[in-house]
Amino acid sequence: MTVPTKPTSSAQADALGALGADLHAPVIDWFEENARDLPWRRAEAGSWGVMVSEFMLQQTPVNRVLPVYEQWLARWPRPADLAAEAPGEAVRAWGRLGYPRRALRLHGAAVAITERHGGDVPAEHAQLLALPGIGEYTAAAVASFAYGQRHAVLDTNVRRVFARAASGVQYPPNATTAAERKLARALLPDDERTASLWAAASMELGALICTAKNESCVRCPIASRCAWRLAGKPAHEGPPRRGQTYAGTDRQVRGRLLAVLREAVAPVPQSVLDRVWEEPVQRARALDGLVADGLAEPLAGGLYRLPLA
DNA sequence: TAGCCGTGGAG
DNA sequence: TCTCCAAGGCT
Repeated sequence: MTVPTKPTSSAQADALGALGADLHAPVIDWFEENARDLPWRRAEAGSWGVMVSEFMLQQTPVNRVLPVYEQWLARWPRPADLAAEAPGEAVRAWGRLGYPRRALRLHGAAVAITERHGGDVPAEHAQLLALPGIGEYTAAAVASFAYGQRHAVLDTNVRRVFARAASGVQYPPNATTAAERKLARALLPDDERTASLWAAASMELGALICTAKNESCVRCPIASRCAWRLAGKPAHEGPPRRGQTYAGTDRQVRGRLLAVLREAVAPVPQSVLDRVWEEPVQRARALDGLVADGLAEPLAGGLYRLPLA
């Protein structure tokens, strides 16, 4: 007598399991034929290379990450190498990738790895999650891509693929829902090897084929099973997905201020920073924000620089 | 949890 | 020109 291993007897869960089984092979086969040759996918990248790439790829396109990634790994081939530097050097090397707090967090993660993990990127999901700048997605991605573990890796690409293929809608919800996590787990292959391939493959499918706009169903390996396509590709319903305005925001001002600090070799006088933005209240708020975030360091005499510690 | 946090390319 | 979007995390 075999005892059921599934915690639920839900027919829906069984149906999803069956759907997953139908999708795995075509998506993984497609991936092995069409995957981009990205440096962090090569064996030589190692777990540190994978982790660095994941930080840089948070909200930043692959093409822009590539050159910075190469320089970063050449300069800091191990976590301890980065940990030995001032955090401001990480911010400087980050260049114009955007969201420079990621650079600070990556530096902080390198310090923590050096202090708590003997200089090796931890393999356990919980330990990864405890590092600064690593959330649910990145922890799963590093554990899966660097260590071949079985995790539901839910990024914006995968969420879109699942929304379409399984749920039959054009776009996933704004924020990741419990239902999405459940779906991702239900679709996850049982064995580690296949699961980690599936994670990378489903993500690549979303990045290259099942894109947000101008999706290419004719090249999609699971078009014949896609619920959204079979339903006639109905347009997104509900509230418009909020767009981010940028011009005139504090973010723009912060960006300008930090650009000056990044390019300066010596501490910068307040008067120089003042030139980047006309409106004084917003300008001051932005600068204060950078200091509060640890991205800028105020010195005596109204001077500012990237953080030394 | 909704809002904040950069930047630049594509259509 | 303008809108949308790109391997999220944090509070």
